[in-house]
Amino acid sequence: MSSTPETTPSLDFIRQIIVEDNKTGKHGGKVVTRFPPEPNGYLHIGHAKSICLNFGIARQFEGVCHLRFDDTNPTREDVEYVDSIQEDVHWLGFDWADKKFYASDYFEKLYQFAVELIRVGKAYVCDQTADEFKANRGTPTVPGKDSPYRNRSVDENLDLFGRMRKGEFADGSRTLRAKIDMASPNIHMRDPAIYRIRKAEHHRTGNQWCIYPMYDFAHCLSDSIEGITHSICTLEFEVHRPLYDWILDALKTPCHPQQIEFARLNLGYTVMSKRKLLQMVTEGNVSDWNDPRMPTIAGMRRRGYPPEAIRAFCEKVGVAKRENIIDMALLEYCVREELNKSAHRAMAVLHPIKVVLTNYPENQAEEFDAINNPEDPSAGTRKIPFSREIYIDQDDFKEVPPKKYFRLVPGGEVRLRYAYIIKCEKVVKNDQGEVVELHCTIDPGSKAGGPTSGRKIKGTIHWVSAPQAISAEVRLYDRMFTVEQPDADAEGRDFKTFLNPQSLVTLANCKLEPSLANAAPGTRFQFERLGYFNVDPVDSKPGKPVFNRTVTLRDAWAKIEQATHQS
RNA sequence: UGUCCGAUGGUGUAACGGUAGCACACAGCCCUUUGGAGGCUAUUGUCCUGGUUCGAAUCCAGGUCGGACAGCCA
Repeated sequence: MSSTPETTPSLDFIRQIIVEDNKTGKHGGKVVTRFPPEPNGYLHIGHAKSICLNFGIARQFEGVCHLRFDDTNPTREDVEYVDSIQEDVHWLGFDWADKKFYASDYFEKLYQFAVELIRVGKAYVCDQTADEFKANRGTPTVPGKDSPYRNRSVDENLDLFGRMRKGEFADGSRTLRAKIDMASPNIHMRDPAIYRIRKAEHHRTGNQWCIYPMYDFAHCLSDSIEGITHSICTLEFEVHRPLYDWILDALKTPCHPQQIEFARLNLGYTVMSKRKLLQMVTEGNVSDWNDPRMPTIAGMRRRGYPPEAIRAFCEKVGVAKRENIIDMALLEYCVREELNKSAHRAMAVLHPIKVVLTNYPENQAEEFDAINNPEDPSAGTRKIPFSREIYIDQDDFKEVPPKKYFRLVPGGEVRLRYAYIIKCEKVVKNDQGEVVELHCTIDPGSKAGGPTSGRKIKGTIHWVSAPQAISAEVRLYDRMFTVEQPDADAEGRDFKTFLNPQSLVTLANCKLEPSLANAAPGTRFQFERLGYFNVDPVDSKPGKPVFNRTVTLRDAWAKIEQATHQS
């Protein structure tokens, strides 16, 4: 097949490997990838990169991508996570068809592989305690010492391993170890444990097993069993690759997948470790895994990020082996770009101030046509009611305007979007001197099609008719988390994390145009000039929507920040 | 005095011995009864030192810096 250079984007290094493999027929021209999460937490934006990569490559090369739960540690895993992972992968727009697997499906096969490894003299049962194990492992610069149990006979190992399975030994009393080289410069090759005793209930196999395979043993063999061609994982597994290959070679498996590592995604000022995210949840810093401030897929979905935007983001960040910290602005750009195309516009007032149009008859009512989406004419129009009393945003009126302020000022004029030009005649204040109401007059001829509709007015603001307005709660979310640089604590490598105290501001009395009353949960809108919002799928009730600020419009940051901090 | 991996503007990513390009961010300008969208312009980069070559981001050597690895986690 020939491809035109103009339409062929440059391939990342993984795709280049696959193109090369296809050329040489290394895997028979097939491409089988897998996304292998451990079900011990919710998926986050970092996983999204892996998902887009693995499913994307499969799609691009007309292969398949498996979903495999790497559930080999029963003490940390839960069906809640199994369910959420599937939901999130689907929501992102990928499908594994009937290729859903569990490492736990292979427990019997893996056991037989382990027996085989013992038979060929490449594994042994070790009676060392965890502490002894550790003490004899050495360090990166000091070689380890052989276990005294290293040269047990095959028969004895077989017997002991069988009894491990039967549950005759206590947790931690023995392990099965691969017999490699305690002096290897690569610590993972120093007779790594491949089975441990863990008398714990597994979320799928129950109490059927009391020994569980370690990652290094289970992963390569699961890949091999499934006929994976390219086992794509993150950089920290690079030093595991010799072990991955050793196990498959030792067992002479017919399928030997190729492990390829890439740099995981890091977002600036964002915590991405499952451990810390779990901590956020359990300590109540956030409402749950799907809190809109969380960098989880579920959190972003609830916040209003479209799956298309996340996919575009993963595409844009690229794939390489270099450590990276992506600017959050790129993610937000991708969200805006998608939402600009797809989100309907709506009028909303977050900090309402009442405006009485003194020359507009009390009992008069009108409707104006508003465009739903200028990007998409097929989205049509809707009717917006208009009356003598309306709300505008406090921010759209300034008693003492800064320079270049084109919105409403005392004695000044401004256009109400889709409606009339109004003039501010009087400012009503309370005892504290706060502006509580404005009295304005309309130019009756200035509505669309009117004789003075063409008048040049600098500012145009949005508004909501007071009698028909619906009141709603609007939540403004700031950047999700902040991360401190590592301090010199005991570990020397941990991060201190904390929630930005400004990360959530709730505005309880926002006035929205009536069409929003029945907006379906999850629907995304652009509140003109204020940014993109979505109807919270969790807390919204019929006729009583709650909106989350998904992301602000690009130029609106400073303004919104200011407004947020004032309130 | 360990093994492995990496190093291109502020951020991320291309260029596979032949003009250092793209995107985001930033700055400025234009347009708009605002679609806070769009358009235009500009600044900023090959870790260092040598070598090979007509020519090096690319190949070689040595250094520097950064990351991963010492769970019976994945």
